[in-house]
Amino acid sequence: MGFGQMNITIKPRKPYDFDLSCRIFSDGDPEIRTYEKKKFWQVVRVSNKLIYVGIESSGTIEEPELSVEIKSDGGISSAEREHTITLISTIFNLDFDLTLFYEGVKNDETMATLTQMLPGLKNPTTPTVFEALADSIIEQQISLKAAHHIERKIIKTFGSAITLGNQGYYAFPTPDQLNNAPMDKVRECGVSYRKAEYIKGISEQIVEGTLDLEGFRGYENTDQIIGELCGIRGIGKWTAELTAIRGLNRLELFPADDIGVRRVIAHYYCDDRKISSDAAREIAEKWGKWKGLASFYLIIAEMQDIII
DNA sequence: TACCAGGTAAAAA
DNA sequence: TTTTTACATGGT
Repeated sequence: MGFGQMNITIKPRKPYDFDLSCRIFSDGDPEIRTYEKKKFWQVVRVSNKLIYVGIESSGTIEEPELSVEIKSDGGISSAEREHTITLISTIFNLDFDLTLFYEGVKNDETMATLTQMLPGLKNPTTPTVFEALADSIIEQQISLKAAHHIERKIIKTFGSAITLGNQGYYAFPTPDQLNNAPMDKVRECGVSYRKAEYIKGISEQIVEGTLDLEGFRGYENTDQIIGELCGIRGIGKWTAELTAIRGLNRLELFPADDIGVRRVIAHYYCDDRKISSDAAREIAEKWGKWKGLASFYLIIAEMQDIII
């Protein structure tokens, strides 16, 4: 088996702006995930193999097309190629029909304006529910910058790497890798003892087969997912909601307890005056079943310094 | 230097 | 039952 490389074209559902949607990845670590010079790079795990993917737009918002380069240290089978395309579609939410969202929030003038200023913006999701859950636990309470620092250490300490051209690229650790990780090594990455217990406990349950996070994909009832997640030690309402939004694309959820979401709502709806969770919920009512995606639009709008 | 930052479980009252 | 506390790191 030699070095494998091939190029693929993917047609996302329109409208879609790949570069705008990558904005959220723009401060990444090149050894993990990066978006630089209009090209996105990340390792994906396909069965037990690591594949490094480079993606750039080769279309327009109304006729979106992605040019994908995939590389591996062995040959790449057609099944692996198809699996990679599926993962890319998941990560970038390529099949999602944004017009449903635009239609659903058109009665809110502020949100309608934002959707017109950010056409083609789609929210990303994690390739696995486990990754969304582990990240959300790490992000409890501390600042995002502090959390991202810790997440990078966890990935580089326990995740597998693929080596291409003298450079290593890391995949997010599997439940098995974190289950086997010594507690003191996890602690050295900067997570609290408590959080390390949560993450290792969840990893152990997945390895033993008593917890099936991927199985949540088949649940029609999102409240049931939240309920079951909250039954796990270390997962409260905030973590369950963030996990379901980021890992399962449950865009109707509204994380009103999230201080970042409250901040951006205050920015665009309340003249920057701090608001309570209940006040945030009241404003979010206008977004119908798209509260989570609307919140994402506010976050990106603020990152882009968009003023309404 | 404190204090806050995209919380949660466990202890104390 | 309700309130208080410990926890980890990075930025200001």
